[in-house]
Amino acid sequence: MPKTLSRADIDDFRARLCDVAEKLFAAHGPEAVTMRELADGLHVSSMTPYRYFKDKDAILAAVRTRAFNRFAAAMEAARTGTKKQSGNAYLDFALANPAAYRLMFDVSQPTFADYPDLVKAMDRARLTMGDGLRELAADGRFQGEVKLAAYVFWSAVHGAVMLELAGLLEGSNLDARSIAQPAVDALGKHFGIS
Amino acid sequence: MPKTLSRADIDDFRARLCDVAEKLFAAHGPEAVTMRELADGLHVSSMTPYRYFKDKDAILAAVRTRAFNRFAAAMEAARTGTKKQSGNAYLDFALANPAAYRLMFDVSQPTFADYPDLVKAMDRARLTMGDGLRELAADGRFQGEVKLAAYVFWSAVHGAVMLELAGLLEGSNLDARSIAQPAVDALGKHFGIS
DNA sequence: GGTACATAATTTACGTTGTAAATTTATAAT
DNA sequence: ATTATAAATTTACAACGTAAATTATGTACC
Repeated sequence: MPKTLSRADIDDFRARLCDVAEKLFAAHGPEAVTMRELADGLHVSSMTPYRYFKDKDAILAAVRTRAFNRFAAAMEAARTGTKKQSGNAYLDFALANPAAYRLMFDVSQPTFADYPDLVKAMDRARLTMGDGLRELAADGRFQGEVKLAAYVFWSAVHGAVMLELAGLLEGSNLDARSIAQPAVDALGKHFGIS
Repeated sequence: MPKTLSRADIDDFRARLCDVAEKLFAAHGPEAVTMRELADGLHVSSMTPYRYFKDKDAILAAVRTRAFNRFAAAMEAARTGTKKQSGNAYLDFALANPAAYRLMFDVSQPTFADYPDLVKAMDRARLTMGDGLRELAADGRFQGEVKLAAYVFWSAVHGAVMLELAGLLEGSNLDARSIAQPAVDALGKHFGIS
């Protein structure tokens, strides 16, 4: 008897909400963005988003989930396409989407345990990051603990990106790429990658 | 004619306020801490802190400044004392004071330009970080661009710490130290440090 | 010592936030 | 057309940062 939202209606609204939320979060940071602003951006009243998401945190989690999935997809594409190294794809994505990277890796949201989709997206990205090394190991072009090496590469590149995003490279004439490059080179040599 | 706060009064109150602010910020994150809580912690009324700091942001800046200065002091002490490498002192401080590290390096406060003391403390820490390498260069035990190498080391260690603080190492059986160690080794070799 | 008065501290007040609760609107089945 | 109920809006509220108004406090002069 009543009007009922179809799954498509719900998914569509959620997607549109995430679109505007992501733009606003990227522009001003999630803390600075208001539920009322989000609602205005969709031309609905202030409380309507609450029918589609439990609260503001759930919206942030959804936006982060989408970012992780795009990130993972970009790295997967880079591996199946040309033989570009994972490190390059990682840096390319991070530097082309700094706001998304911030949303994904900012230290101040430890609540992701409450959001299984977010955990899945993170795991997908993490797995993808290791794939390049796993393939090298399978080809015999790398010996050693794949997992440790993967985390070492990750942390070196992540550190460079985070320094740049935090503005800590300003006035140094350096950027994330010029720092990550020698790090990746050195680590490649150290781990005996051929 | 009126009661007037001495410089010592002011400095003392500010220091006590920073003490309780740092504890609360560390425990729950700066966003979650209320001006009223800070005031309660000092047994003064809600508006009293405003006589000593412009606003909440200024309090956060002061707390971060103190953290940077403690961090720099720890690294300076490590260099003048035993011959412990800077990398170790850095990691030791970061892992012993994770909350302080978060406050210092969290990506979501780019406003530090408004706080000259904070900038000075950051520069002090940054300079200290390079000192080890500069000394090696002076002794002829390292050739190359000191600045670039210093940032590469920094970013490798920083990346490992940030991954751990963000909870991204959970379930990996790894921690920041076990990741930073091989990175620093590899970079030391790569840069020809003897 | 009492009085005046500038400063410090507190109290009050306001606009904004996230969101709970109450209310209104809209639509599908009868 | 009526009605049941999902969806949307409106209203309401507690908590926040902080501006403005108010009160308390301590020093310098008589």
